[in-house]
Amino acid sequence: MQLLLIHSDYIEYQTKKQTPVAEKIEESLKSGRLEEALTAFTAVESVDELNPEEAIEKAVSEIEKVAAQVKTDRIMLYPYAHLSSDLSSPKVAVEVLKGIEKALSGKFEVKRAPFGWYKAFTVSCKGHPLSELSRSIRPEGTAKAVCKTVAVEEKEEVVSEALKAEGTARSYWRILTLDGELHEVESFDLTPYPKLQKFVNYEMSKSRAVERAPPHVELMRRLELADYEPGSDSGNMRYYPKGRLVKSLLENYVLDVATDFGAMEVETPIMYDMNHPTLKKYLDRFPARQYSIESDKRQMFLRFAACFGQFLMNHDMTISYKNLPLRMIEMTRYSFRKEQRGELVGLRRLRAFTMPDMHTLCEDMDQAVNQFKQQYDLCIDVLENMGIHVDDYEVAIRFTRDFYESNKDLVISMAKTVNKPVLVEMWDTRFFYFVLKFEFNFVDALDKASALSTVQIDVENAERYDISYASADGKLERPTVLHCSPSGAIERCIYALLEKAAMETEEGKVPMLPLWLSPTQVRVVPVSEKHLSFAEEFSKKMDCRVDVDDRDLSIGKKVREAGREWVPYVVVIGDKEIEEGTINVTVRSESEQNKPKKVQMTPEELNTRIKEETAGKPYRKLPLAKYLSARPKFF
RNA sequence: GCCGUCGUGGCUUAGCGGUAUAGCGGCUGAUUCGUAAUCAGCAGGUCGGGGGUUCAAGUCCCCCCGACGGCUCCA
Repeated sequence: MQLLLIHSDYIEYQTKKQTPVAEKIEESLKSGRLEEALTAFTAVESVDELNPEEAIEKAVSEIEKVAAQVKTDRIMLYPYAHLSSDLSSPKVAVEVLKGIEKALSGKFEVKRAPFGWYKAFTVSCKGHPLSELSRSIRPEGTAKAVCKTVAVEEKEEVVSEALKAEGTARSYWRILTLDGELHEVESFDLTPYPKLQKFVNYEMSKSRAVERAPPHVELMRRLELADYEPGSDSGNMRYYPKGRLVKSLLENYVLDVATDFGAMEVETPIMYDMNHPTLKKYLDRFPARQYSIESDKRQMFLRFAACFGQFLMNHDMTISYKNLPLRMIEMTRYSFRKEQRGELVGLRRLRAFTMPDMHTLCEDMDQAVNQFKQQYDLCIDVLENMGIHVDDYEVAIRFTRDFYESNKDLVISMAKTVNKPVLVEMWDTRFFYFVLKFEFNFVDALDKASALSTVQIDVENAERYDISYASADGKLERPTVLHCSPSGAIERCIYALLEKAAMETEEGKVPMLPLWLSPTQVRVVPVSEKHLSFAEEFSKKMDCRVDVDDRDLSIGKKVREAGREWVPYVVVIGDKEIEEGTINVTVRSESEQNKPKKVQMTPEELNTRIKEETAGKPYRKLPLAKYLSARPKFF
């Protein structure tokens, strides 16, 4: 059955002429009007004939749900054959319509327009998004009930077909355990895996009640990392020097890792022609909303990933099988997605974000699968080095049924690698461009989940972009393409680190960023002005981001503020240090709340310690004045 | 996009019909100090923007903007 539901100021109809299938009606029903009503345009279809009772029940339930949403208690049931090309017999249609009318009439004021008449009608639609909804109702069994919800947009918003298709994609959820078994989610005991449970709830039940703002929002401001920018569009943030530093370090780290992995860094435009034939098709296959802008007479869109630029580049390249697997990466600053307003929160979901986007061209599916495995391991490693451990996220693996049937071992090995059950989603048919993908989903302090790293096997775009390589026997072949974001969005990594720190604070731990990401690594606190020159001397020996708190404040206050800034090493310098030549270091990573851990060491020892802890990680200089007295406050 | 809550100096905030509180921060001065807030003084606000009601509006009403939460949606 097809339903088109219109929340209207009023609906009015007038019968004109009978068709051969017209039902016999009283004079009073030949016209009708209902104010403030939900009008349900209904087409009963041939599949409904199998089980009319069920069709009635489902339709009633859908109508009731929508009526509750738009808060109306009047319903106009309006037969509308043009909603379907596969109609039921008129007899069944009338039976179903009457059934719906009867079931609704207890709770609502219901009117039903007569079946089988040509009618003139006027409907005044309220125009809010929920005011125009369509529902497809399918009987259980033949094709599991899929209720399609497509808000009919009153404005010309660009919503890709893929985005719409997602509403109709039919999928099965399972838990995959280490023994390779797939379990029904409902009957699987998730209590030993609280985080997975939260993630599963988040994905499936969509119950996301939250009683407070996410803690990272306060932290990103207090640590002077990032802030909202009222002068821009929502979801476009400003980053203060410390935030820019942390982002640079993370970006450089991912680029370094990708380079070691064999990827070539490239840069591609941020805007593209919406009417470019290849891009246009791709837009319709990617579930995202775009910003569109005008340039001269051309309609452009802002990229939401680096796929476009890299694929267009690949298209023009001469590639031999000897060059495969061929990897390219771009740190997209920015990728733009015009997310809905209500979805934007702090650094978790943005409209402009930095995404490391790597693509790998592979000879065939075998090589792709092999690469996929390697990149899966790579992603785990990248997050681990950022301070996000396997315990901090849950794995989701999504694939088509066909792919799974022929690659069970791969999927099972992925669960084994992380040594815990994973959530699996399987599609009967391929709705998207990929046949396999995974994401690592970080579960935050409020039990919300968001995807970080992801890898996908793309079987569509080589063809679409006409990318080819010369095989050993000289023929042109289509590569299989992998999409990979080793860390996920950089801003989202910061969000995850801050949320993790907030959760640790709640557990009574002392929060901090990994040393290599800490803006200030060593803070020097001279006891009084006369120790300042020695503090300066000491700071010069430090081979890291060191600053000096030369403000005229008590020691207690300066130490407290260093703590509030999560400074990993705090060194107080006074007469004793000058005499003895050793320093007293407060080590944050070994401290407990209200119990600072203080260690006596030489400047050289501290230097060595920091070098070891940051080995292999990128380094950037302190982007702020060394003396705190010379530093502005950002808010 | 819809519904709800909120929006007072750089930050946090009191006031909820009679032209505005306090703390932090800033500035000035004193203090030269040993690990979670040294003392004193000064400056800084047409209470998110616009419109309306009233003799009188942060305070009541309407519209807009922004943030947060829910719905919806999603890497």
